[in-house]
Amino acid sequence: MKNSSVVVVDDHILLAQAISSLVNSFNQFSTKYLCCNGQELLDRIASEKILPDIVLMDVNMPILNGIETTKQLTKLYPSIKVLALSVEDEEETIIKMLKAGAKGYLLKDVQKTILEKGLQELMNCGFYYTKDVSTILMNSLNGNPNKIQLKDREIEFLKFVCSEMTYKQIAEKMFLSPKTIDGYRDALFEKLHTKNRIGLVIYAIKHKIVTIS
Amino acid sequence: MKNSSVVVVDDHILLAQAISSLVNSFNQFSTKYLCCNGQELLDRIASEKILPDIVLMDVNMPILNGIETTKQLTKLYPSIKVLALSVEDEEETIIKMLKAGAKGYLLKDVQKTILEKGLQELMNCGFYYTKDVSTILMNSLNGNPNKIQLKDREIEFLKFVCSEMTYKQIAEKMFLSPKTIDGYRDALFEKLHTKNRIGLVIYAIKHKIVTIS
DNA sequence: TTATAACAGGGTGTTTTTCCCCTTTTTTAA
DNA sequence: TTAAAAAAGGGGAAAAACACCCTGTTATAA
Repeated sequence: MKNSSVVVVDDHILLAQAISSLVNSFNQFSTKYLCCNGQELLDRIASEKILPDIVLMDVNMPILNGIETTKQLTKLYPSIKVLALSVEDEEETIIKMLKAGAKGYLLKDVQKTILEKGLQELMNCGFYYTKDVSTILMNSLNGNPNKIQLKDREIEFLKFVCSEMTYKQIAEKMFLSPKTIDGYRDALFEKLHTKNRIGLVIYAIKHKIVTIS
Repeated sequence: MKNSSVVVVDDHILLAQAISSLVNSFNQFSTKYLCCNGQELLDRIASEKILPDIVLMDVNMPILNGIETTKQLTKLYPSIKVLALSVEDEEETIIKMLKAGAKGYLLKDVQKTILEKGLQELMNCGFYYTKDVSTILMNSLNGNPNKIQLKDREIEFLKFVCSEMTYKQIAEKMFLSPKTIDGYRDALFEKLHTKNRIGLVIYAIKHKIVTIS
């Protein structure tokens, strides 16, 4: 039985080491090395001659997050199988991650046997989805077929909305008339089913369009 | 050399198992069992006859969080040494945790050797603080001696501020005149160095007075 | 080529928020 | 017990936010 190599990427070193220890306890797998963020991973992979079989990737990371990293990684090295590992169970994040090329998505509150199974399936079938994640994806497909789609300019506007600027100041920043800003706001009120700025702020934070602190 | 027993408490099972695996790899320590939240820990400890030496406690947990759990645990079983383990580096959280009776506070982005050292020191000296955490505590003592202190009623108000209610509606909910609400708001504007409702919302979220999603 | 959708902006009026200065009542501490 | 704070409330005005309805330009896709 051959040993498959795993690379763990997580900004919290202790967790990366802990997960690595767990992976090493599975007899088919062993950790090659650890990385603290996406950039470090890309650099490291570029400098090594032998590619790992699997990358166990955290989603929320500074510098270069899991989604961006996965996008670049799967484009450059399609043979590497990325298994996302996150505490986030929001469908949007999961979808983004899978779209980026991840071959599976594991929530951090599964049993270690699931992780082992996931790694094995990844080597055998090339992908692995838990029932959990599949359910979330199903709900997202059936539940809300007309998903809210924000335009680039609206997202940019939404970021300013979450600051202490008045709409007039936002208009200046965006090189638009205050009246146009009025329009953006009203359009978002409708799309996001709210009726005041607070609602926009809450939405933006909930959907990670802006990040607090 | 005797073996010290450790209990790991973390709502993310996989992480609990991973950390447990790490702890077991240290030759002086071994994991007794794992718990998914504070309540489970208290129940389990009450039902077992032999107490663990150390509890490795996550801070953010559902059902019963690390702070509350530690409070109860140290009151009931002063001999158990609690080592907090968290991603949060906010001084307020750290202080709360130490006040609750934790004997140490480790950030999840330390090296595993630090965890091992922490566990050892905990057994030898009864406490362990990293330079990291000490620095944060020092800064909090020197840096801001006049810490912002919100009153209960202000906190209650702040929660409503983070909703889509108008101040008039908030006044009704709080059984106060809109004019009094005016006063609450203005007081907070001064305390929190802001000049509009958005600023209050941002503050409330940043300081976990309200939780989004 | 012609809808039609996205984008930018205007007018007008109402409501809400913000600001400042003031009074009364209740609590707290010296 | 008395002075001082804190809590509750008020008036009025200016600024900001919200609502509704409307006019042009670009694209661009049927």
